[in-house]
Amino acid sequence: MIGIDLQNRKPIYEQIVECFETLIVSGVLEPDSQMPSVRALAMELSINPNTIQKAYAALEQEGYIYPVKGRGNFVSGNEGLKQKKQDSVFVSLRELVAKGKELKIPCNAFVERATIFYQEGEEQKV
Amino acid sequence: MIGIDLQNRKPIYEQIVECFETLIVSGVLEPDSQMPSVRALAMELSINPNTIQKAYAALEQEGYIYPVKGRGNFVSGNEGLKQKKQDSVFVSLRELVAKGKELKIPCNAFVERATIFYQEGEEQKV
DNA sequence: TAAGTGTACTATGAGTCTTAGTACACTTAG
DNA sequence: CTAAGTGTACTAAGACTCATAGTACACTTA
Repeated sequence: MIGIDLQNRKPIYEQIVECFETLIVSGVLEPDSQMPSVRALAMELSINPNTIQKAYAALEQEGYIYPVKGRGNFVSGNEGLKQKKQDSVFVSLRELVAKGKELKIPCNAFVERATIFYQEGEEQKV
Repeated sequence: MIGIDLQNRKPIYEQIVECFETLIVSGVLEPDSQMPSVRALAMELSINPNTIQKAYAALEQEGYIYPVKGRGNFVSGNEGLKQKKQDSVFVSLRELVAKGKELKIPCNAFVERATIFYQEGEEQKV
């Protein structure tokens, strides 16, 4: 369920955070369902428990999960987080469009590509 | 002409590289025009000459500039670089669209936002 | 000749990421 | 109650990157 890329420049703990953020916001992980334990996930991913702990601490700080002492971490149900996460995508889109504009990429090229990319994954279902 | 953000997580030398890449590919810096000297640019940006040198080495390695011993670095005219740089924008767009799709952002939301963002800078001209 | 240019090299400090190991309080199943 | 599993906190160390500092040398040009 969780995949990390050791080649990626992004720190491992950050990859884990973003991965869970998406899983939670998209509804794959339901509210109040239990997160993998720190030690178990560390074993599964073959990384240090401290790295998982760092990721979970960040997720808790941002409101994605909540801890229960002695029992574990659980998914927090918060509809506002979805909007927040979606907004961050649009912020990235704004920067990307500005960059493309500097490179003289025409507006319709963005529209066309975005549409194509969006439909890409669905062809495999056929 | 060159602005760097010390708060940014991206290394300074990398910011400089990307900045010049855009300036060169977009034609603001014309082929065979002289780049700022390593020492002069370091003074202007209040950073270490070694950092500029690192950026210039990367730009040379990627074919954006060429050095002339004792004279300086000059902009390299290469039309292929523009395509390469534009392609990198589309690669980023693909990743962003995939991320948005996971977050249940509808396809037309991307199209609408992209169009709006593209036109944003132009209103100031009125 | 002197000033300006690129280039190369070593050294160092700061910061981040990750791992390693330990410890303690809590909850739950037995 | 006990043992296992849970989160959490802490220190320590190694590896790596980034940026700075300082020096040196060959080249070109006014």
